[in-house]
Amino acid sequence: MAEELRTLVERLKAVSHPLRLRVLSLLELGELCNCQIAETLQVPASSVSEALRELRRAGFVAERKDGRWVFMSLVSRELASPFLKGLLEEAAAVPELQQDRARALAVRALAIPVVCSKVQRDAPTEREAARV
Amino acid sequence: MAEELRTLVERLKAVSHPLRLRVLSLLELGELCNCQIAETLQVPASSVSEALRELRRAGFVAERKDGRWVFMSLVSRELASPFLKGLLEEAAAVPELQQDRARALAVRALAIPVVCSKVQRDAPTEREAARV
DNA sequence: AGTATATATCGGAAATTAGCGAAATATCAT
DNA sequence: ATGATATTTCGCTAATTTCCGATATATACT
Repeated sequence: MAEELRTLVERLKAVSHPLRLRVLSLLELGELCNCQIAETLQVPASSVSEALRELRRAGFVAERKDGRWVFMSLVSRELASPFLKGLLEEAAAVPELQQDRARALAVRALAIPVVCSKVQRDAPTEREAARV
Repeated sequence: MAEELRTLVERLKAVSHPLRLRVLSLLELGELCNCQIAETLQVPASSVSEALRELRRAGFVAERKDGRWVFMSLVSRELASPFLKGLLEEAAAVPELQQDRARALAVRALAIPVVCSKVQRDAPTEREAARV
């Protein structure tokens, strides 16, 4: 049970990154699939996928596959950890993350296929116009 | 009061580092000077100084100068932050950090000049022999 | 089978960070 | 002032991380 220093550092590094922190914060709303997150945050799907991989590696999120979609959610055991609980509490007060969450709610209100077919999956559509 | 995403990420990055996390953990015992930390952790004084600089930049620690010594301590306001509180709670259970703290208590029991004159201040004395 | 779509992985250039000895700075002691 | 000592900054290489388009893989639909 006793956690290693290295493990704790890896967990910290996993969340010390703007995109990964934004994704983590979104998942507090409940499970989301890659494309919902990509659409919400207006970033390439491959970047979201990489962010999720790191968060999974650190043990924060788990995946549930359903057909071609992969839904990610926070691991409840982690949610009980003092560190993550404190971090999310602090994150809840960050304006940018609040805006992300508001967008996510709007995105989640749509049917997934509708959302996902809109996602810029690599073509440099309008990344520049990514106003929050 | 509202914290920026970037600020939160910088705070996280500051502690996502083995040495910096060890130093932060030590400071929970109370204020310590650079050489006490260097002696406790058996690392070069310049590395400790850099670690402290980052922790200070992130707002976690403050300095109190007293003659040629600079005593560092945790900022009490930060200690109240949910994130740092959670992190320290988790850190308290990490064996390596527990050992560090035990060493720090022993080091602190000695007079500072005695401790500091022993510190390898750059000469590669016996860094290899750094058994915990 | 073939097409479409969702996600993951790869490649690789650019940026950032780590680590530590050497040198600089600051303060005390004589 | 000279020397000793505590701390910081500098220089610089190596290692790591970031980012995203391209490519690969997986599943669904027809």
